[in-house]
Amino acid sequence: MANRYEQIADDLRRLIAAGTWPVSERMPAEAELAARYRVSTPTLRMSLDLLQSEGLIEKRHGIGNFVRRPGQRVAYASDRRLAVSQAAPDVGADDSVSLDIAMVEADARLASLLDLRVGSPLTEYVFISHQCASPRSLTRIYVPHAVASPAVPEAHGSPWGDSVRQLLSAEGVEVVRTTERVTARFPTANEAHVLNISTRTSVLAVERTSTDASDRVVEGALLVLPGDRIEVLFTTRSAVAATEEMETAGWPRTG
Amino acid sequence: MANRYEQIADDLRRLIAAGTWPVSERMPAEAELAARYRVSTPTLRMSLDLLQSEGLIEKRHGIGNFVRRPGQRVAYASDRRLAVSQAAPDVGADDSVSLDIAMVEADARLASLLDLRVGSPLTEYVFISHQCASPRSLTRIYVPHAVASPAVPEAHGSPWGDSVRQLLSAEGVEVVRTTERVTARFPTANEAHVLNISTRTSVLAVERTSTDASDRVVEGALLVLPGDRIEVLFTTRSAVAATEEMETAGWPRTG
DNA sequence: CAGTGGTCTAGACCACGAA
DNA sequence: TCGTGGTCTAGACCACTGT
Repeated sequence: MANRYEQIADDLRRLIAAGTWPVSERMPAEAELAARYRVSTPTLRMSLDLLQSEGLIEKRHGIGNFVRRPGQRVAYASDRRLAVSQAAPDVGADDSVSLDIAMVEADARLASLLDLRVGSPLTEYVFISHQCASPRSLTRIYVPHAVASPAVPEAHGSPWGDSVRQLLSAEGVEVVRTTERVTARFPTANEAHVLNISTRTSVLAVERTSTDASDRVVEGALLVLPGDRIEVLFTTRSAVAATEEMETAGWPRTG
Repeated sequence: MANRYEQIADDLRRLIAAGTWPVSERMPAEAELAARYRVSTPTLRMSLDLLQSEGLIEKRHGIGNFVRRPGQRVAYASDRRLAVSQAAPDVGADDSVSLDIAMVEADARLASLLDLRVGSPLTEYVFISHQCASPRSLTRIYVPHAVASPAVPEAHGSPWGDSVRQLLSAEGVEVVRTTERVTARFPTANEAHVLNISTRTSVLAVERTSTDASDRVVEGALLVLPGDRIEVLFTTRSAVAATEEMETAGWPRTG
């Protein structure tokens, strides 16, 4: 820990943890902090870069640097029963989910995800969940018109697009298998803008596809989940345990 | 794209993609690149920082900057059948897995993970997988002595510690449920050192616990997976489909 | 406008690794 | 020792935001 900028970052972390600057209020200007620590501005900015990439502060050009609300961690779970039980305690009055619907054509990436031709017509559902007016997750769901005609979900309380699956179910589309592919990366410029995070914070990128009995992809989803706000949960039961559970519980057939 | 350093990063990306500098050979010195682009060294270093965080280059203090081998992406899958089928095409002669075994006592974090008291004796298995002599994944597995006495796995071809589960199985410990908790974050200094990555690249952090029929945690695992080299796969079958598959396939009982 | 953060300069000196 | 990347300076000027 010989580096000056890491020492300063440590000190700032301590001050933030101690509540020196109220959440959502301006920290001292960079020039003032630099003077206080007797370093040049580029050095101080290296420290702030560290804090920003850790999600501790939020920088607003022309306004100032702000301590970010710690924000509870929310779970995304493939297993719907888990999602409910785990997410419930975290969902408060400040949480909300917005939904936009659009008609789009499959580009190369979506065509590959959904196993369709480029240009195939799709319905796009974009869910953005918020906590305390601050964006927390981005979920984009694509349903081929060949699978189900565009429709508007009645309620959309889940940030993960459960309501779209309910739509499918209502149209008689039965999901037999769901596959999730999870990677860690940085957000694109657009994703960072929508989620109001820096392009230097890690996000979980989840590609989800749901298929029916004939292995047709009936839903593809792209989720972008800031790593410091969201975790992904998976549970695998051994064959014996799973079978017993299902038999005793009368589990619904689709996730 | 007005920023000079982003323009330069773009140009360097293009040059790297074009194979201008052979993999694992030195790029021109930063001072030379700065002169070539007619910028100061801090500006050029901002460009290199971008490439580094994208995993495109590797910086070695006192030696130089190197283009990183693109590296095939490998899948970690909770479902063992998937892990085999997906990973097989990627596993070449240059892949290897090292294993170290140690006796440790549970710290606060491990005690919480394994649902034990702090100080409980554990066996620690550390798997590091390599591709072309370059580290690719870090898996730390902890087995309480109360569950199984320390033992050395015969083979350890899997980077995810399957051999430890085989050990457990051989001792009559039956895994009934496996839970995985996935987050995106930056590696700790130690993790970055072991994996030979920068502390500014995203990694997937997986916390895995396996429990037996009495809900006792028999294995806890901490996996650190560089986001640009590894992806995590999960598949969920609907109850009906899963039951049918198991009945017809005579699936083994433990993962 | 004034004040903020964002970018950039043209150096300096230090720390590391190899010869 | 030498060449490399790592850190740091003391400014300058630009871009953004609210008044």
